[in-house]
Amino acid sequence: MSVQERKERERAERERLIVATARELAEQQGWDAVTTRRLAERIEYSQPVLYSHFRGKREIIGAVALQGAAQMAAEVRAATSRANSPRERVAALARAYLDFAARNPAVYDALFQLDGGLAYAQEDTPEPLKDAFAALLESLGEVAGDGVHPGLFTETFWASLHGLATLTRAGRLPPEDAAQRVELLVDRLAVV
Amino acid sequence: MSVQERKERERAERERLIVATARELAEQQGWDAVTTRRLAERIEYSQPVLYSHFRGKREIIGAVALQGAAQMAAEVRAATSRANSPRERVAALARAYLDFAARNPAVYDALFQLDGGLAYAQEDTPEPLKDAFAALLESLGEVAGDGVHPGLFTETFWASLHGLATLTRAGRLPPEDAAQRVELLVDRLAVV
DNA sequence: CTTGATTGTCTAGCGGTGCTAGGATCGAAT
DNA sequence: ATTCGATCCTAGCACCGCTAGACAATCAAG
Repeated sequence: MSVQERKERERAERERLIVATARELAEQQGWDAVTTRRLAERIEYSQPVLYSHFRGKREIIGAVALQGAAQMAAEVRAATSRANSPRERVAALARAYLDFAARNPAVYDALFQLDGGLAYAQEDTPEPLKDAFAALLESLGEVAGDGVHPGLFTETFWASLHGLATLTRAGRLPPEDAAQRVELLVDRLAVV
Repeated sequence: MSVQERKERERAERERLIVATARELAEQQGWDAVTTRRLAERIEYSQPVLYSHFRGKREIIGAVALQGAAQMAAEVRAATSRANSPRERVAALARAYLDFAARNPAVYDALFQLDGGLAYAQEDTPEPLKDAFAALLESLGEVAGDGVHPGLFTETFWASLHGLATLTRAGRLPPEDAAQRVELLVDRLAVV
């Protein structure tokens, strides 16, 4: 038994290595640079080993996305927990969200731009994704305003943040006034 | 002279054919299916001909994007011109924008998701892109509210629409409540 | 009308991609 | 010690974006 257990441990360890390496490589050189050959070389195994852990590149992206979702949820909760008013909580959430997107662009892409083969907004949505949305809902739900469904409000606010994050990073919006845009968004959308 | 003119006409015509075919193929089967080989086959020329018109695939995407920007600007202006109040104009703009994104997903991707090698928000930004932003600014500027820069407001509102468009289409948001989210956005962001 | 240069287009191929079939190797269990 | 199954790698497929160089059509000059 012990032998088998050790093998399973090693296998799980190798899987973590693959995901961590993919993430690292993507952050360093972009997802285009994450080829199965380069990834295999970095983990010092041959290509087919990747396919014994994941169905393909898409699933590797998905694994990075799930990891990222958990991290983002944690960072958002940490930021909002330090705030004392609903208004301040929403502002902290927005800053934390955009900060995460800016500091982890590849992970953010894996989550919301690329196809990681994950289901979103459904019953079979993976737990980390549901929980990340829940982290947003916790702070945004309380400023939805009368007669507005908290979930719908959270979706809308989130979409706005997502738009800012992606357009800014893609060079479609000048980055100088980023803070002002966030302030405007919080001021107008949140009912406090 | 006339011979040379005819050749130039034919060349321009072929270039239009390339862009139109790329757009069509992208809308039908997605940008991944737009390979230089398939594109060449559809226009009934060999691959290298594409490279006598464009530096590479990226520039073809850029050409589709410019065409799309012009079309989007026109559709937005048509929609807003039919509205009679600032509030109604903003709502019409939002609907037209999201409608365009939903009906031309590949073109929308070329504009805002993919790398078409275009400069955004700069002096050397191509005219159609500047004009598309101007089309938004025309209607959004009048509801920015006191003390808020119209350009900054337009950027923020646009980013929110962009977030809704991309997240909805990527399956990150359930499509049923799309209209309610737009309404919420218009109600809260626009000062009327 | 023939020649020669120029222009236009094509065939073929380079190095890369994601992915997989099939053989070699290694370790556990008899 | 020998089998046998799991594990891993080599080699290769079809495809990608892109380009060099051969070839054919066209035109200007003699």
